[in-house]
Amino acid sequence: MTAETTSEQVTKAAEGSVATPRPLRADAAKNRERILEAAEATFTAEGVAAPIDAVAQRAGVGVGTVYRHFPTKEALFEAIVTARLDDLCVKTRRLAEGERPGDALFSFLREFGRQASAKQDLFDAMDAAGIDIKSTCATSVEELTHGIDVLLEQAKRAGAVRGDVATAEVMALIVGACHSKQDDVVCQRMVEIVCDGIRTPAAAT
Amino acid sequence: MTAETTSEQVTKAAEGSVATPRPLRADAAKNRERILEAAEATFTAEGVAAPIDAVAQRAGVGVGTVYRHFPTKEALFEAIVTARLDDLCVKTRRLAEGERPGDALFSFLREFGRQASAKQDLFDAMDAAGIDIKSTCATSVEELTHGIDVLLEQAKRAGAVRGDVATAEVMALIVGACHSKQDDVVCQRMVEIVCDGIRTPAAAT
DNA sequence: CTATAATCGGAGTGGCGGTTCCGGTTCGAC
DNA sequence: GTCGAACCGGAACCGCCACTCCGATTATAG
Repeated sequence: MTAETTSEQVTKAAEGSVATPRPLRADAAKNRERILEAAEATFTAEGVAAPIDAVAQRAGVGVGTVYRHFPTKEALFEAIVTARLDDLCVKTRRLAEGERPGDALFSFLREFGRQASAKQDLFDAMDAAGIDIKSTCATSVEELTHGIDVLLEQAKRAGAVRGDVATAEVMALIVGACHSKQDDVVCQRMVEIVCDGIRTPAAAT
Repeated sequence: MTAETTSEQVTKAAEGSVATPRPLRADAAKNRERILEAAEATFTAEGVAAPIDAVAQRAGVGVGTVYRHFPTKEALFEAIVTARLDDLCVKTRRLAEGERPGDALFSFLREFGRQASAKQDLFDAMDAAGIDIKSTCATSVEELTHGIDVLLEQAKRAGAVRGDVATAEVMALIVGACHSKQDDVVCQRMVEIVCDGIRTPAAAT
């Protein structure tokens, strides 16, 4: 606590995080990255039940190293999930501006489906393990929700989507669609079905 | 295979299972039932990570008793899931005969959604825990798949559903829709979206 | 190149939960 | 009512895994 640092040796901090007391030694930074990747791979492949040792081994480091960077298993999850959510969030913003209002939402859903089908394991394994994403990465989830909200609003205004669907429904549907371990093909088709389901029917307001 | 039994002492067996060597003592049978209920309640409430002790306590018996009836935790899951799947399977058959071909599938999906939203926790907690339903309860899953298949075929022939959706897609979609812990209301609306998604559009082949 | 301090690695610790075991209890046949 | 067998309960056992600790290693300043 008290992010009180003898801030004098701070060369180029205050860049990525709120406070970066120390620049982190070169190899340490590399290991951190390595661990993150290994963790994502391991959890995706074996589920969150996978022991930390497995992650460490895959990363080619010792358990101690993992724990120095991420004090707890949950912290490791948070890091991974947050990164992924933020990534998606950026995508919503880009789509919100760069594409036709009626298409942006659908584009996003397809993209989401593509990613989720490959990595969903992590998400639901997490919440099945009692780790609640909503509270662990509250901020990121909120941002993403907001991003999708914007997209949905746009689409509704453009008349591409029915007015009676809610953001929560769309999210749950897409996440769910990609939840079951299916081919990517099946997954894509499910996304299309959802898209058709929320599309404005020929006759409507 | 080879349902070979010294079928002589079989009073009224060959009814529920393949073979019922012993009728099971009265209290034992009652306990078995009690355990089954407690397990379902416990797992639904706390997730599959819940310790067996919790189940035993809820059932008002000792752990030993639980293990005598179900030699392993997985066996307990199997018993519960199989029962539920078979139940749904029966429903498909009833609907396949009793209702208008175009409506049967939709009715089933709604019913499925209703049940799943209340009990889904168990299903996905299971497979997140590495217990694969498909292999654990292979027979039941297959039967249910077949049942839905029939319903889907009917609906297609009746012209109510597009020809390009597969059984696997429908199942995954519905299961997924109910997967996220949402209100029953949201869940029902998602089911409707899926229904709309697979429905034959105004203009089609 | 040397000194210093951060980092690394992995053996060790603690607790949790599935599974087993056995003395005491209860059911059911005679 | 009596006896034997099946059943019950829960203490004890065992392996697994998150997490800690410390001597060895290695990056960086001077």
